[in-house]
Amino acid sequence: MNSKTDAAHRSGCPINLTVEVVGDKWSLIIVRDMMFGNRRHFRDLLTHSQEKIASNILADRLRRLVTEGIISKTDDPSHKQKAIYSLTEKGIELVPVFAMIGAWGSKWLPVSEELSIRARLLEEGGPPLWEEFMDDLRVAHLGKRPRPGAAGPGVRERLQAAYEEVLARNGPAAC
Amino acid sequence: MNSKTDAAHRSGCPINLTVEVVGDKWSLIIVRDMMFGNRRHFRDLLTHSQEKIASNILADRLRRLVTEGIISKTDDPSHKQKAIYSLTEKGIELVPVFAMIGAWGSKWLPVSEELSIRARLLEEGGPPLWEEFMDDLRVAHLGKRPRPGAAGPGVRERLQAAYEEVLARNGPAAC
DNA sequence: AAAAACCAGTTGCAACATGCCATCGGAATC
DNA sequence: GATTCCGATGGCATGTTGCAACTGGTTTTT
Repeated sequence: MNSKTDAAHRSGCPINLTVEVVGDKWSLIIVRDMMFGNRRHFRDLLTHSQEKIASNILADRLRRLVTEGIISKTDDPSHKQKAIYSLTEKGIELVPVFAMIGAWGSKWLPVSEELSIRARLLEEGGPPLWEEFMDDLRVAHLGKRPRPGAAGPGVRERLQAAYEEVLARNGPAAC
Repeated sequence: MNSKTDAAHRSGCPINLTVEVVGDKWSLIIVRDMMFGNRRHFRDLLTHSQEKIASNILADRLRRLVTEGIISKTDDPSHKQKAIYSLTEKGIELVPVFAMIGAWGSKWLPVSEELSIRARLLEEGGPPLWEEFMDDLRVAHLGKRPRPGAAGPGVRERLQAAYEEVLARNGPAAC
């Protein structure tokens, strides 16, 4: 029927389609940095990531993620050259996927303690914490107004604080 | 410190390590077919998949998944040439990841109804259903004995039945 | 005002991965 | 004894990734 759109896909299976969209070595890393690291600019993503992505790959993936509707790109009013990348609702709703991937990775792969603390907290917090985190992201990325009950540091800040605490405990040289 | 093992990894982040292991276009598809489609042999995986994987890629990915400890390979006693591939506990515990990926894909991507019914049921069932499914898989793949309370069709059979029901409703020609 | 640093990418090129098709030697089946 | 089935493997074209250098333009520093 809709052969024109279908032709691009191997199958209509949800797993397969998801893999087609984010099943490469970099897309999820970029979304992770935007989500948990609050990186919103090209340079931010390029230089402040643990994994040292190349600039052409980053440019290509950002373009693709925009095309897929997982992130959006707008001009930075304070700086004519800067572009701001934001998560869309579609991107924000990847939080539970990240939570599960992080939990599995922490359990089965040789993760470093500093970097797994976030995954552990996110797993322990469960769906309520994910919802709170997604609400925070909607405020930061979609311009939604904060929920009335929201006060104090957001989920991202709390995860970040926990990370830095582990770092400080294990010796400052680790960073 | 452990530079020899670290050298192979871009970082110790759980998300990154997971992406390094299953972040390609085929690995999760193969695990999905073993998990939800009960495919245990090379030919089974090669010919009965929607996505038409090439035999050399399948051979390569099976080898890698065995190396990663996500599946295991044993001889088929009934057929000297056949190999049986089984999920390990590490592989079985990807169920929640699949559930979340399936849920996200069903919500945001152009899935076909037949193929998304499984994802929907798995999402609606929540963690209790995932646990039941993982127990079924432990019986089928690890040789564990069934739980005392387990009777009737397993989770996979129920998902499969739901899939076939949708197929029958939408016209048999769809397959 | 000139120089330096910063911005989001782009280009060229080599290496690697993927995909398709044909084929293999051994084993089971007819 | 021929055919089919088995888990792969090899050749080859194409696509993707990774690195380093570079671009045109903007902002900051001197």
